[in-house]
Amino acid sequence: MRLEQITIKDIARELNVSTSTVSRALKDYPGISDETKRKVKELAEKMDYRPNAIALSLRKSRSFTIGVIIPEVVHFFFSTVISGIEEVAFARGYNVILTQTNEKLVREKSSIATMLSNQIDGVLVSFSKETTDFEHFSNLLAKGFPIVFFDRVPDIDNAITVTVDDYSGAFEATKHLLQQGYRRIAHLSGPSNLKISQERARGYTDALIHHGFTPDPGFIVECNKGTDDEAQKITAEILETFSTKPDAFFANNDMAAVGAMLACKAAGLRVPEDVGIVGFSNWQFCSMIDPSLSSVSQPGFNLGAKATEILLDLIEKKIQLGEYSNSVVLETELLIRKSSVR
Amino acid sequence: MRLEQITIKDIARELNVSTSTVSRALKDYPGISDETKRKVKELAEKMDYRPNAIALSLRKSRSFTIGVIIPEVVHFFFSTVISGIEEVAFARGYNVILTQTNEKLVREKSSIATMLSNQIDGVLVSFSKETTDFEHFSNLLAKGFPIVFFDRVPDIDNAITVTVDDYSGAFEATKHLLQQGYRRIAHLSGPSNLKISQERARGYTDALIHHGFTPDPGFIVECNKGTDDEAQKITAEILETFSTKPDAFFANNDMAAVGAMLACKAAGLRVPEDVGIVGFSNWQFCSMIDPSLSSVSQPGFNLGAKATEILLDLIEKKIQLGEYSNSVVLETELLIRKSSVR
DNA sequence: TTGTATGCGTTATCAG
DNA sequence: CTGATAACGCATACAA
Repeated sequence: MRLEQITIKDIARELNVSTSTVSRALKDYPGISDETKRKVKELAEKMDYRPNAIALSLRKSRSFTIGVIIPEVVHFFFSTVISGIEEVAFARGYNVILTQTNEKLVREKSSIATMLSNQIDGVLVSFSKETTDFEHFSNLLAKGFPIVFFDRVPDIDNAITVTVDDYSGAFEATKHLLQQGYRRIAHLSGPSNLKISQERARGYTDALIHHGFTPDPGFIVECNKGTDDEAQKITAEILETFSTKPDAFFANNDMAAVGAMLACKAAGLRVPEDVGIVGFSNWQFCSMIDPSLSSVSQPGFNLGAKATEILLDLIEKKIQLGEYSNSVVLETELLIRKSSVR
Repeated sequence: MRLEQITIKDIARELNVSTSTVSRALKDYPGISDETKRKVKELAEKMDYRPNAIALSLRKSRSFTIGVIIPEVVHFFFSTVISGIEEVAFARGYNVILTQTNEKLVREKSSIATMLSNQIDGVLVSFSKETTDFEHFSNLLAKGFPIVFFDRVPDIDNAITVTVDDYSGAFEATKHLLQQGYRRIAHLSGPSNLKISQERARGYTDALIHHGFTPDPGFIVECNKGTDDEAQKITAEILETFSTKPDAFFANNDMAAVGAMLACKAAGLRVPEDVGIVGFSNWQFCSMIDPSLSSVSQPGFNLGAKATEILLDLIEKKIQLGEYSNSVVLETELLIRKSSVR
């Protein structure tokens, strides 16, 4: 701030009272004459006084700021989550400091360090793909620092997590493909160290078993990057090399699903007649492509909002660690479009 | 922070030296014995000392935090901009406080107020659609507070702005449609109070004139919300009611372009054979829809990065207001895909 | 009803 | 080479 901010000192001097009087008057403390209150408030208004939040933070050891650590901003799902976070934080008077890790563990670590140095009151975290040990967070947790994990969460005790129901989303998607008569369903999975990937794969596998089919481990193919290009290449390879060709693809995310769709088309296969495809996330473009893409929709905004509410409740001690159900799971919904109906 | 943070006091007590010595030792100030330096640093490391950024801010009247005010996070273009901002800010040791206005002027005003109260060192702003007067910012500018406007910028003197070349992007898009033989090109424009909308409309009009055609004002139709639904409705109406039917649509944004495409298809028109379509922004889905959508690509990441660099240079007085070219304009690029080639 | 003094964590200034 | 002190802006315990 090179802005010459007005302080309570300025007001005090002007009015020939002490700074404590000004401070109390502004906050409607009892034991200040109405006359003084009026004068102080009037002048404060007139001088456009704004309390210095930094000084307040130092005094109260509270910054009214929460940190958000996210793998990538440019990602439809995460941007909806951020939107939900920002909405709730703003409504409850908190600032949001944002950093993206670009999927790098080092950045995750340095981000949390800077944020702590900035005295954030709590933090919302979604892991990078590189993160496999959680020491940098479990240390904080052990000290009672408020952390809420969302979407990509660690598998440690006592961690409060907010996720979507990946398992049932995947289960429903696979079940839907089976019901449409697809029999050789391949799964384009995500990085296997992420719990969401594991859960989605598990939902896929269980749906097969539940309907009397024997899952073939070879039909789960990992797409690490999750881009359409990658999935396109991998799908093309599958279609070429597998002795038993898949007749459907359930992808871990929509980009991968699009990649699979493009590869199928390129191989002369018709979607949905020859090959069924279902994605995950319900990105905006699902309804815009041809054929429109069936997808499991995740409530990103609600997820962000819910995670923030829990975090703020924790910070304000409205709830205690452990009092809350440790893991909140939000419903997913399968949106059936053309790519999987025949 | 309910974290019991280690302070220089703790280190000083432990080592039986004064806090000033610790402070100086940690910063490698001259005039401290190597022995003391070593001991202090060692202990600091061991105790996991982290400087309190809040106290520093208060002391230095600098927070090393910049604010970002943006209409909407859930918007591909803006999310790329945020990514660019975050990247540069992080690299130069700044925090990013983010708020979205949801296109509301009141939130824009209250956001800037909170941020100032939090002693941000500067702010990056893209206006809400409701913003028509700029007093809440020009006041600050007049006081020399560092502000850089991006994408949606005000039309006031002395404001530093970073934008993309909307005019030439629109010009090229329209020219391309003309070259492809489309003759009755309609323009689905954005809110007319936004400069970007005006510039794109101007580029469209000028391209027509430049190629010897007379622009028909009735062929510029405002799509305020910029959603595909809205554009779909409006396009359907145009196709029904206009006596001279357009044979091409140049849309202010990609969502609107998709809406137009859907409406055309619904009306039994073939794209690109009967109707050509070009969008603006080059969202991810452009290459995924059928036919793939030609679009003017905007360098969102670079825009965010550039704006942040200028802002930080301004804050750090590496440049003076006025020394920099007041308006930086980044190149756009027309990406020709199938929707506009026949 | 109001004022004085103190401290939040840090660093700059001045002394020693 | 090191220490004591004041100050950043504010809130509050204690005095008056």
